[in-house]
Amino acid sequence: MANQMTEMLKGTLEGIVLQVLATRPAYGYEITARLREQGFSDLVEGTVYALLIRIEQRGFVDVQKVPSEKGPPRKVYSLNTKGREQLGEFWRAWSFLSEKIGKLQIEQSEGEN
Amino acid sequence: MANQMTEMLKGTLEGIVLQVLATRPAYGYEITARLREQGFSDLVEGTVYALLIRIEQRGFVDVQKVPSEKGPPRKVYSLNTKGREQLGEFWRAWSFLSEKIGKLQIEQSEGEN
DNA sequence: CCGACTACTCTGTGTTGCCAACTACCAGTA
DNA sequence: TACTGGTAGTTGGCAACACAGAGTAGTCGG
Repeated sequence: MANQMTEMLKGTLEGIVLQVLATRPAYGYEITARLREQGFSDLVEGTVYALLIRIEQRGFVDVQKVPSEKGPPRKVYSLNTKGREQLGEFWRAWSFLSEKIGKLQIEQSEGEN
Repeated sequence: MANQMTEMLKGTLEGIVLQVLATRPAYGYEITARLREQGFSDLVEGTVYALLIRIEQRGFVDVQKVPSEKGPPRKVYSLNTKGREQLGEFWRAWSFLSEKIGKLQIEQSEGEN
């Protein structure tokens, strides 16, 4: 189950984070914590940080360093135009895939080609 | 888009193939061709064959060599008990993920936390 | 014989998430 | 002072997976 999710997150986690950032800007520690609460309990901090660096290098987000009351400065990421385009492509791909898999699930219970 | 799908298929392609085999036994060339027709047009043959070998080694399928009228013998895979369990876990993981992502998609258009 | 289709194999590559250890900053407490 | 714990980010190594592309085999029609 855990391993199953690990593989499934490949390719979707990026979209999830982009969508989170589309709602409002956020920083790594915050994103990890929120996703953990919302059910992705095994999600690893390092994974999110690495992903954020990746989407920054690809130019999907703008970054701003903001001092924190507690601890080192936060790197606050906000989605830019290019990021919104990427997010759009994520939703297109996701829609396609989830539609296909949804159909498979139905065929299953009906037993036909 | 193509690259987007490539990453998304990691972890889900196995489930898709398992579900295909749950309907009825099939061999690699056939599975690839069917999925290609059904929209996964960029799906690579080698990928499916490698996946089939993998799930065979994990004991999710039974294999039977069947002579073909045209070409070399077919390796016909059929889902066994262990495979059906694995398929169940796939559906559980998929349901979880697609529910979470579905909620994200809704929040998007509503604009709230 | 040769090209085309069927059917499977194999080696290498890039992307990705996980693991684990580390740095750094601050607050509270003994 | 020294220690603990929470906040915040970085880094290097690893395993799994899909893809690219080449190769092997078998059959058939021209």
